[in-house]
Amino acid sequence: MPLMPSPITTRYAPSPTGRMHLGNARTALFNYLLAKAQGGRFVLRVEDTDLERGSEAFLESQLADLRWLGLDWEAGPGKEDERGPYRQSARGGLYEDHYRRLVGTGSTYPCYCSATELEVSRRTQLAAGQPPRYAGTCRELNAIERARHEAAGRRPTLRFRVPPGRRVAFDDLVRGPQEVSTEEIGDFVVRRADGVPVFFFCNALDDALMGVTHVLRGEDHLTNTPRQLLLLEALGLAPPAYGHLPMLLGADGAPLSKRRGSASVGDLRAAGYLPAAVTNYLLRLGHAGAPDDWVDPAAQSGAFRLDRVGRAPAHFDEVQLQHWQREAVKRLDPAALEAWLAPALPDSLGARERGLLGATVSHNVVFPCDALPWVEVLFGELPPLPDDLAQVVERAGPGFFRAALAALEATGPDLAALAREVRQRTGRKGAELFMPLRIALTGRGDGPELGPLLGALPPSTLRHRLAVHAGGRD
RNA sequence: GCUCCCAUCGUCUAGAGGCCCAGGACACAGCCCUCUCAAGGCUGGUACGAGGGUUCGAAUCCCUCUGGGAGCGCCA
Repeated sequence: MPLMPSPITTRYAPSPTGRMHLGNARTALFNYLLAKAQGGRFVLRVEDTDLERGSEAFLESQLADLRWLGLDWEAGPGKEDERGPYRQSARGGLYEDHYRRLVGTGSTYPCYCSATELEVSRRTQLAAGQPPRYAGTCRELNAIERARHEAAGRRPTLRFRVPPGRRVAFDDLVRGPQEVSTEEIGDFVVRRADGVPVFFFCNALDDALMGVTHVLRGEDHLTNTPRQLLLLEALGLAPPAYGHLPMLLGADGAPLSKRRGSASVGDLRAAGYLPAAVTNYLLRLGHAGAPDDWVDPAAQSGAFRLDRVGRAPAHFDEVQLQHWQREAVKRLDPAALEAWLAPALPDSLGARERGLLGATVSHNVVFPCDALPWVEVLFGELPPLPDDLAQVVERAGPGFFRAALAALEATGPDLAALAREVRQRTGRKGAELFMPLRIALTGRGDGPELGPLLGALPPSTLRHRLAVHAGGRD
């Protein structure tokens, strides 16, 4: 009998210190898909211990981005369960308990070095060609020395005592076996002097406490991993499996930063990109498991293959994103299309008009604002024709438009019937027949198919626009 | 500075020694289809960063270089 696959738990752990950019979004997506692919859970944990830099507004915007992308969490903010709370700012008691355990096992020691002292030490090491690591000044302080520092009013940080002469090994989910010597790791701070826990500590501890089994995160965390493994080991907790995703670079090859507007999820949304377009694009950035064609969001977890995640950094390419955007727009149903278009349309536009507009331009727009010119074409006034188009109309001549008017009376706004009728009356066909009609009716030489346009234009407008060119002699 | 990671068309990538004078997708160009644009179909150009090895044979293995990235924080 096959074993029941053990349900996995993945997480995304945003820090509300800025807006979500595409790199974050991909990390969230991959974690989400990994969980879904195996019938597991995806949880969200807010890493908001850094009170100074974080803000509630950033948190809200990130949660909104996640929901917009369709990455809903089984547990997290707004969905608390027995593993919570899911905001680190509410987990102080848990952290205190575990600090006590660390102190109790002698895994840590108070460090009284000041920021300036540490900075000087770092510079000295750098100048000597050494990697800057904590020198161990406070590692073996005795009670008297500690008391002296305390008496001087120094508040200590808590440092983790990295065991010397060991190798820390782990199997990276995307990079394979990794191994480092503890000699390469300096004793690191686990609690700041003001009592605030640091990232290494809460991040690793919370993953263990929340039952997270798999963590996909940016490659920038790769060298953190041995520290976190050591920490969890000292705490007697089982670590998750870690996988490190290559970084996402901008088109210029520089890392994506929060200052790059184009890389922010919120900006993409504001520009009119659809979430399914973004996830289809992201699904292929540094991941070769997806097929070449569109993958519906519901099917994306099935297309995600952990063993097809690459190790080389990938570049953000807006042209490629736009390709998926076109694919996404094509697949919008009428109601979704209308909702998507709405923000770009004038408030005065009625519900009926919005429906007609959507049905007409759906294959000709990439962003909602692309529909705006067609509002005027369909329901407004036409500007004077540019010369080249005016010539086409003139060549057709007033007689053509008189025939078209008559045909319209006879057939109504049905393109096939109308075209047949006009052909009979004028002998014209093909572009000779359709282009003058298109230009007279829309004022442009390009655009959606004529059939839907005929149906969308009010009958009085149809007659009027043909009549404008029907005067005069042939 | 030190440590680690990465390296195939412009971009995303396939490729785990002969199946590759390198395949696909996007973009680009041309043609077809067509009332236009788009879509669709077909065709085309463009890549193994450089240099050394190993091998009968290397995009694939090894070394050096170059280029890029990450880490070395009382940031996350």
